[in-house]
Amino acid sequence: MLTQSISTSDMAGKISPAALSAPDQFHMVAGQAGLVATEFSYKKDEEIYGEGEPSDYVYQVIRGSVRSYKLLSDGRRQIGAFYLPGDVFGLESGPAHRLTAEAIVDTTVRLVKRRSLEQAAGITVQVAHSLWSMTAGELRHAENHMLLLGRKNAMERVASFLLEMDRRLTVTGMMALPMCRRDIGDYLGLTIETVSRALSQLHSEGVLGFSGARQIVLRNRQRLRNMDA
Amino acid sequence: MLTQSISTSDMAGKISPAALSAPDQFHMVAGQAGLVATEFSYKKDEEIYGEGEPSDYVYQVIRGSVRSYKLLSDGRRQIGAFYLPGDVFGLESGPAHRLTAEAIVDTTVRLVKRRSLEQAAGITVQVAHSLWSMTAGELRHAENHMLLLGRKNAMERVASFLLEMDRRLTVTGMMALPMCRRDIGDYLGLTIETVSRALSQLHSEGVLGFSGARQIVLRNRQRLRNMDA
DNA sequence: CGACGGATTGATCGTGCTCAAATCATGTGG
DNA sequence: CCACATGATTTGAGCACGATCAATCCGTCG
Repeated sequence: MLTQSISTSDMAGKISPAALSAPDQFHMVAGQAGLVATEFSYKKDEEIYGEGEPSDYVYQVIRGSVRSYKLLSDGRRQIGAFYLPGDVFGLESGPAHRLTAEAIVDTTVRLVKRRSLEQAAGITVQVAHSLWSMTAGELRHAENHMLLLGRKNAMERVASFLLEMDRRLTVTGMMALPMCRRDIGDYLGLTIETVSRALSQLHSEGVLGFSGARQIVLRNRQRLRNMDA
Repeated sequence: MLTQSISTSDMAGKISPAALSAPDQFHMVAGQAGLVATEFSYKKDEEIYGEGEPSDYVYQVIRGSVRSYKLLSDGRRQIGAFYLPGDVFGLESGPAHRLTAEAIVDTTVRLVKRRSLEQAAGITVQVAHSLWSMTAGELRHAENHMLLLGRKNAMERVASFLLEMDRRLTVTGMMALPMCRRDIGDYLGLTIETVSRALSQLHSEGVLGFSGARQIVLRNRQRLRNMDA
């Protein structure tokens, strides 16, 4: 891995529009500390890092999307999070990654050495607090997702998913999902068939519209919120 | 709340045996910074803090046990974690608690003001790193639990639970569970009946022994590990 | 000893999974 | 531009696992 196109840029380099909408945590930590970031690109389905591998880098999605997951020995997969443009991922407090990360589509990331971030954290209080905040943000997401996986039914899970993606990636009133039905199922603890049936039902009820399986327009967000328990 | 017996002690005070077995994170952060800790006691089922309330304190279990959970509007509950003697809980990076915490049995905790910890973090790098590590530890647990909730079947979940509790609270070869079947079910995303049936089956297979419903001896840990996918 | 809440066990039900087939979308080469 | 191939998605039919509803049993504490 890490064999694709390589370019180096400082943190003054432009970032994608989507990244600007969220608080730019990467700039906050790396830019502030005057660190140099490198860009890498990964092909669709390429592994960025594997579970158990040393966590030497911290990443930010520039273009594309990333899935982060754990596997059981027989291949059952649980996706813990999707990372979209602007999102930071791969930040660990310990020495190794605890999930595997893969590009969902052709993806470009910015990355900095983790050690240099921690070094900066030893100097600047704000950087230390940023590292903590980012991990706390992931924990918050995981806590909400445990509630979804443990206690919501199929339709509630799909409604939650649609609202989450709507919030994170709707631009022109349209949601362009980067991930396939299997990824959605493995994120929601469902099968692809159950995800598909739920989406079909929402379509037939007029709650959403399709332009191809992965281009979705939400036509009734309030209905979805009501469905989301 | 916070109306029970109150006593003040500095961090040199003795801590419970169970706390000593784990790295004593509370001492690491608070003791190091020379902070004063207070003790409080809660009765069985009493709330320690509620979801959404200001996160002004950080807690450590001294005696007893705590459950931390989220609710859906119709009352469905997902327990995110159990905290046992020695465990730290209630640490937030943001201003509010994101889950509710309740005493499972009569419980005594040690607590320090969160602000004083953050103040210490601004002075000592090690304290800042400890706060981050503790949050990262909770995230690790949540990631493993998402895999359990999303992809494991009932028997695998119960086997995972027993191994976790065995690791965390078996002392004399015996596990004294503080929580009822409903708590276990709400932790594992199952009903009490399903939990009970799984335990009964393990009992009939000789994998475990009972001395009352909550006193369990594991007789074949390897079998449990094999069942845990 | 009695009462109560907690736990177990049984019977039936239903949601979501599995297996299977059809349809659709996307990309490739002629 | 069209025909085709391929993978992704949808739809259908039947099934199984865990939920639900109900009754009994048990342990604990007055």
